[in-house]
Amino acid sequence: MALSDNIARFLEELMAAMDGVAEVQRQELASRFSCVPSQINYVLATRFSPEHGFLVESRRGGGGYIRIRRVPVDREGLTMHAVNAIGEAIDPPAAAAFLQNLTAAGALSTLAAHLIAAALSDRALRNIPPPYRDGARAGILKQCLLTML
Amino acid sequence: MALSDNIARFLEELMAAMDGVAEVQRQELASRFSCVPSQINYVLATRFSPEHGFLVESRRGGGGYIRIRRVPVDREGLTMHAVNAIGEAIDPPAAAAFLQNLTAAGALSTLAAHLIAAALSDRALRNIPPPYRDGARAGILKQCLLTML
DNA sequence: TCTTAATTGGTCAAATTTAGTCAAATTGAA
DNA sequence: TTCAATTTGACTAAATTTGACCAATTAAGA
Repeated sequence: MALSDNIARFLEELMAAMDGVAEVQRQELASRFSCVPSQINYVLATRFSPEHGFLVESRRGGGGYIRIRRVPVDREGLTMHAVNAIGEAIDPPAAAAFLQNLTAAGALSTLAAHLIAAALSDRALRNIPPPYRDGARAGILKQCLLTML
Repeated sequence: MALSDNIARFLEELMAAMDGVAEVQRQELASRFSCVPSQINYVLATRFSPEHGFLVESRRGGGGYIRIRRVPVDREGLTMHAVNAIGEAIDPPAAAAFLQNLTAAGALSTLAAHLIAAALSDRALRNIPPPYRDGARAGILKQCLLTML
């Protein structure tokens, strides 16, 4: 297991123990793991980014710190917002965009996204006349998203 | 017996001993068998492919690894059987039966089953004229099942 | 109050460590 | 002999680790 993984795990455990927020000093943490300080930044950038659902704040100077909090994702809000934004019909690229955005925001698992994408594909809808497909896509997409709540 | 066979056997034994998952480092394994690293990739490609019932994950960089998992049942066979049994159209009760059977057999997670059920519902397909719905259901169901492989 | 030193954290790019790909060369069985 | 499977190695890609240099904040003196 790589050093970065150990640091990440340490931070996650600290966060779990500290009720969702971990506060550390970069230098001290680097010392604990016998690495250069910038290693800490690397870990933060690759494993505690906003995409991963974390918020990082920091301060320099005496008494400086790095604070990491797990940001609760409002899956329900994001999903409802998406459902409302989908009209009565939607074309494949737009549908793909919705799925990607929700996935990136952590409101949808990649498995679910893939599955829904499959259900929306032209290949899946080949039995219905093309004029109806975008309408079908909208209905299926909304129903699937609502089901994930 | 060819080198590739020895490597494959080694990995299978490791997997058996390690409760279904073998984790190795490519370079180290290559050294152990005195071969070039890419030989390992060859073995993975020819004997541990998904078709053979294995799942391979890997990571590069410091602390990198190759992890091989034996995937449980032949989801593939069960799923293909189901896909072939679905005709050009399927009504809601029959679709539900397929999903339930596949789920019971362990070929489908309950999450996936729920999601697919949502995509097949009359509510999801409300934008399509009723005469086309059973056809759409068949197409969507097949495509979704194939995606899960 | 200013000025300067000390204390922290941030950035970025190079070096290092792994793994992946692909096609040429080799081998071995039909 | 011939063809498919195997073996190799050169080149590529990705993740991590390290270090030099930069920026912000606070602490201490003048």
